[in-house]
Amino acid sequence: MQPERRSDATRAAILRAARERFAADGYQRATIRAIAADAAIDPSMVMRYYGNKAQLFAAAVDVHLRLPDVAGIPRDRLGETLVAHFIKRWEGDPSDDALLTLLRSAATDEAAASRLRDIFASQVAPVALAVCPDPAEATVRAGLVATQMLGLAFCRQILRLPPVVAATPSSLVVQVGATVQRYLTGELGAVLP
Amino acid sequence: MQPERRSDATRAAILRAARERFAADGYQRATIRAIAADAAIDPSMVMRYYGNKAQLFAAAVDVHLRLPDVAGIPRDRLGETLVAHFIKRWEGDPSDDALLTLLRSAATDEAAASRLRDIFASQVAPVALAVCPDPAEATVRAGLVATQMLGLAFCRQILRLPPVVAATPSSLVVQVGATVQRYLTGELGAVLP
DNA sequence: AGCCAATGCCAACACGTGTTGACTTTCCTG
DNA sequence: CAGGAAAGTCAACACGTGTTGGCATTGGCT
Repeated sequence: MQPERRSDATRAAILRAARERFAADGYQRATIRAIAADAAIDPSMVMRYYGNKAQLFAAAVDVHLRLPDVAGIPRDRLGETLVAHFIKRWEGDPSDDALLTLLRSAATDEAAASRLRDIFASQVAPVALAVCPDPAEATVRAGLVATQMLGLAFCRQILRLPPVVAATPSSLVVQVGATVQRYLTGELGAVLP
Repeated sequence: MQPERRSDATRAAILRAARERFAADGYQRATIRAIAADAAIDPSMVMRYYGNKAQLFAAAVDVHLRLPDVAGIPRDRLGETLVAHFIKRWEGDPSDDALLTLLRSAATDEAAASRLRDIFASQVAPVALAVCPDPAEATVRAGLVATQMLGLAFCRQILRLPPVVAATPSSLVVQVGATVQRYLTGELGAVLP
């Protein structure tokens, strides 16, 4: 379909460097010049191919969570499965830190925060809806899950809190998985007071 | 003790404005000029009284959690009590958003992250240690608590995720409190694999 | 080969930043 | 009242930022 431009290699190099810089420094601190230096090209190339810094950021965080299909998971193993999936996701390929990029930048950049909320609404909320018949209650459950999952990511990957960093993936899957499981399918007490 | 300098009012105004700006924008985006404008003084006053931006930030986040005394709380109410305390803490006086300031800035500023880790080690870990005899296990428990509490703060105050913002304090106390309770005193599965 | 668009590099602009130094005003003290 | 330190104001510096336009170079086409 696309005419295979000769500059595709450069475009990819810019995007790769941008993902790493944005993930490491967040939106503000990552500079066009630093990204261009990492990609070994001129800063003006970034502008030519991506317009401006905001559009480059948008391209760098264009990501989907690739959550596993809820239907294929035993109902009482949802928590562990989701935690295991996320840990593997952000511990794996370092060129794919889009989620960490968003988390880091969302603290100070409204556009990143908005994007993160979108991802939540379009990809986490449906999971809760699939296991909970009442939509209002499902939304509450999804919010609680986000609370725990983002907190885990923040403490382990960004704040690098020693005990959370030292914990093995398998122990986190058990301990945090139990919480997520309760938020999804357990008793919540009064849901709407 | 202190000689009651004549400039104390200005110093206080700077500190108040700095706390609000840092809390709203984080370390990078908050500018000396904006802080000075809020305090209705000249930017150079900030430098005279606080040296530089980093030292002003340090002064603005010099905070302690004022956690309630663990001894006075029934063991099976620790989770709810802690969650209730934190919610009241950061939902209350807006001039005292030091915790939010740290949380927001820690995502991109290593000094803020370090300070937040210190607060954790010196004020949250001891709580876990008071309810758990084994120090290694207590550290793990404290890390899990941080995971949930910071995740709640992040989703509610910074990301402003709609369902978490909409939730009432009392429902959060019940739902998240149960998680914190389990992290502190409940069964964790294998703790050190 | 010779054109010409695509690609890349260079220098510069306009702006906002933290920070500094010199000057003026205020107010306490002798 | 006179002196002087403290408090406050003003203008500027040095630097890094995103962004722009002009110029050289490349490479595929007829």
